[in-house]
Amino acid sequence: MTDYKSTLNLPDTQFPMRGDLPKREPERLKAWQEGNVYGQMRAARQGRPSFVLHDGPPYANGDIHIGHAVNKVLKDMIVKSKVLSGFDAPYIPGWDCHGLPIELNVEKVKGKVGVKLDARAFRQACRDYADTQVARQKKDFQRLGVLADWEAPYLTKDVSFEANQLRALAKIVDNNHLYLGLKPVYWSVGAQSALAEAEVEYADKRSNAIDVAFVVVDPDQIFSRWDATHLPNRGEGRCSVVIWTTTPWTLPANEAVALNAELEYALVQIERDGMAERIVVALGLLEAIMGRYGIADYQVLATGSGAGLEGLLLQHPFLDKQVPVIVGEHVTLDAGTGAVHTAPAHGVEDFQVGMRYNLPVNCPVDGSGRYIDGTPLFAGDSVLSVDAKVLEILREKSVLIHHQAITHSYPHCWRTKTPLIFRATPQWFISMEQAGLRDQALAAIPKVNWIPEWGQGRINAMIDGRPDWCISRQRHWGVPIAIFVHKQTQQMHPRTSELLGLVANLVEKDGIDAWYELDAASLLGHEASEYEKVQDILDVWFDSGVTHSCVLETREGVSRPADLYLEGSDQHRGWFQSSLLTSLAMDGTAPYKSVLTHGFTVDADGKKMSKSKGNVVAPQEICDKLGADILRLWIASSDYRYEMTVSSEIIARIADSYRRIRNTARFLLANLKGFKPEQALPLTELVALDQWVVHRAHHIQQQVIADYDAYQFHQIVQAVHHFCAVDLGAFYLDIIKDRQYTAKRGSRAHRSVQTALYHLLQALVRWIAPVLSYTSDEIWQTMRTELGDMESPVVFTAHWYDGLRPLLSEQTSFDEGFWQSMMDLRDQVNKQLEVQRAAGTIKGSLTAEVTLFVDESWQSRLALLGDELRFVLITSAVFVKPLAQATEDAVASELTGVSLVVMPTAHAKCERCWHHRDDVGTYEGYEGICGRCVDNVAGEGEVRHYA
RNA sequence: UGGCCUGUAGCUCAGUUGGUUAGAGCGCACCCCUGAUAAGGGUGAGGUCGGCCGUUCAAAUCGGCCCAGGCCAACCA
Repeated sequence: MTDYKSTLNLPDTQFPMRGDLPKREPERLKAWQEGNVYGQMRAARQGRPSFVLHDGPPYANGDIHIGHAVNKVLKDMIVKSKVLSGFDAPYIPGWDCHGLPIELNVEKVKGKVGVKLDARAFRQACRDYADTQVARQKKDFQRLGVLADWEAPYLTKDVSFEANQLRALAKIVDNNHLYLGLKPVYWSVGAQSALAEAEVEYADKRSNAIDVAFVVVDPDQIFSRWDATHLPNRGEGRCSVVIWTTTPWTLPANEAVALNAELEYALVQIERDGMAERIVVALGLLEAIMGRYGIADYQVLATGSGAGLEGLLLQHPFLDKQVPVIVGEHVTLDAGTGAVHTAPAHGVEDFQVGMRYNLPVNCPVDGSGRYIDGTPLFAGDSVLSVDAKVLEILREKSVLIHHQAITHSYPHCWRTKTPLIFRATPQWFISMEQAGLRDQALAAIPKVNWIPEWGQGRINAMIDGRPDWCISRQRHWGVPIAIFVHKQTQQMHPRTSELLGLVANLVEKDGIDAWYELDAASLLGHEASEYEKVQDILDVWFDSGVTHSCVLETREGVSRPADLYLEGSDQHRGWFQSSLLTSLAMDGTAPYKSVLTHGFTVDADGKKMSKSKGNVVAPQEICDKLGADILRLWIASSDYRYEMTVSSEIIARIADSYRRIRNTARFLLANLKGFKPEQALPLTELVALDQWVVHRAHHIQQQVIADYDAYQFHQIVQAVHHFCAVDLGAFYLDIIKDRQYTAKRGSRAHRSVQTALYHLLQALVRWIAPVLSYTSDEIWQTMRTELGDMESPVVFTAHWYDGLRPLLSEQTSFDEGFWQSMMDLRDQVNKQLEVQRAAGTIKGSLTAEVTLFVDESWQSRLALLGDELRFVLITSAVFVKPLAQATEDAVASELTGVSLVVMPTAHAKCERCWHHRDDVGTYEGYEGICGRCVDNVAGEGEVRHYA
């Protein structure tokens, strides 16, 4: 028996079937870094229109988690696709390096400022710590296959950044947005600093809820004010208004008791500890209150509105002063007594209502949470542990009506986890109104392209309702608010903007320490003694907020406004907003043209990931176990605009589809063995089926490019995978295997299919490049080795493949509809093949012959293929007969006008092409093979026109 | 508690302005192939479109309520 295998064109390639990604990706990454692929990408598009995606800086603390990976990979996919589309797309990564989390980590190791080291040494330690964090995160980001300017990222701790930040602040001062105000702010006793709202988190806290009597100085006034002097019974005993509070420590700062003007209040006669007593509480809460106090016998003496009592004087429960009753809409019947203890220094609403009544804002608590010297009774005590003492004093004074411990959700410091207090302190604010910033922002929002669209409504609502931005922090690791304030008037120096510029120049040389070490006289001269240097630093949200200026306006290749900001949806409150506000405050323009958001990752049950739940998926682990391309493919295949679900099943499915795409590429490569691009046939001369697949690929490519432009990566993955699995695997490649393997090497029939495969591969390798970057480059390098020169040394500097054309038109016989009908026909034939296979009459489809009984419409269509129809159906023979001649065993198909019979072949198997043909054995010297194989082995090679 | 968003087969996604028996791929089951072989092909079973109530001749598509989940915010003086 002759061995014909050597006469076949069997697949062969160095490209391995298995990716072995965890091992091979790091090697490839190394090559990219050594070859400076990012630099090549920039160089290849020099002078081309740019696309600026501005990277939001992750905080330089802790290892990256899956959310970081999602964010950076999405950006990377966009940048790579833009380069393929011909744009110069710089990608300058950044890190947020100042701020409390780093300080706290440094404190843990080095101790607090002033204890073991001074502020300067502390800041240096922070700098060093940030460097280590940046290095760790950078390594992980690079491992993901993200190509960016990793050698020159922007760091908010760079002295040039710090200097530019001060210049940005100067512009904001110039535009009159900054003011120094006294306000109750969230104050962390643990961190000894004011906190931004973003730094606050809620947690359950056990508190002492107490009801305290504020004795009415002149009880008769209640009756007169309520127009109730006619009542015969005015009751007996002490008369008081009872408040309810869960923060006993704020009582020393009490300045008033607030009632709701509209609510009905009652003066109630009760007996407590055997003593007759009268109390004023909200009528609507009376039953609940009496229940709480355990008082069954009580009598309402009089009722009246809260408004009626406005101005009534009350005795402070333990301080030697009298406070007024005031009214405010914030008082409700939700809880308590309907009478609210008001300490303007310790609550926002208290502060606001206090302003209306010109109440003093005396804050008796210092930054460490202790009552300041001179505070009666409590000087030196800590507010966090003073409750017991307050209660004891209230009991002594007999004004503690009730006490119980409650557990409620309470604001805590996000870092130190200590309960927060509100504390009125001098703070720096960017005003939303003073120079019209809010209106400016609301006007700018509709001009930005928000993706998805609901982002617009969201940020609009947030801007609309937000308070002034408190940008000062009483910490050490950050950019100083380098402003001189007049010691007496507390006014900013008239030349503040100019002075900021001078300080910026110093900071640019020596870093932020320059401010603290600055001799005021060197800038202010003789005025120096009248001014003091502000010691506060800027909120880190300000740092990252001004990257549009400090990065986009200073780095080569980028410009402001950016084409795109891309972050998680939480950044509507964070970076999107801080960037917008600072940008508008500086020069009245928005920092971005488009804002794209992605959702958060959740587990299989749609629950958020958290360490405590143990449902976190680490990107490092996926890279190490399966490879970065698997992680990237998961990111690309999720509709990231909403929640992104990760689970082991999802990752397993992703790995499956990865293999499908990889093996498709491998099969294409393997069948191009011996092919040189210059041997490609003109597209119009290809076998009809090959024209179809090129046409189809062209169509897919249009869709792929459109989806990249719309950042719809999951549609790309679906389309490419579908193309590989359905168009190619289940149809085209299955059919052309016969011709590819058995046609005479180098014949037109063979070159035609290789030409098509070549174009497919060229297109496919580019389609997947932004997503499966490692694999795409692996394919690309194999192509360079096995096929010769490529457009560029790396796929990332190439353009979308331009070798595809739409070849099928309505004018040709072989239009899209024709091939669709062939697929439909194949489905029907396959069903019958399956029936026969199950019955045991046939095995593979080449052991079968099929007879089609068709109507005239089908007959004319099938006639176009002639004898090549059998290759489309992958059977050894096909007989087409008129429907009228259908035999009894013919089975009606689901297609109108088609019945068919599948039968086992009676002929011998050609040992070369494996078709069963009646002419096998009829050729002398070639006894084992069929006629066309004889032609392919010894003759000119068979001719194929259609399949 | 409020604002915004999400909820279609085990998984990832399609489902145009409401209109015939809701689609695809993957996975799964069974079969075939052994010249893509830790690959490839075929057939098949899977969904009361989160739930309920409405509008309509007709709803996965419109409205209301509810449930689950996500992001953000607020609250509990």
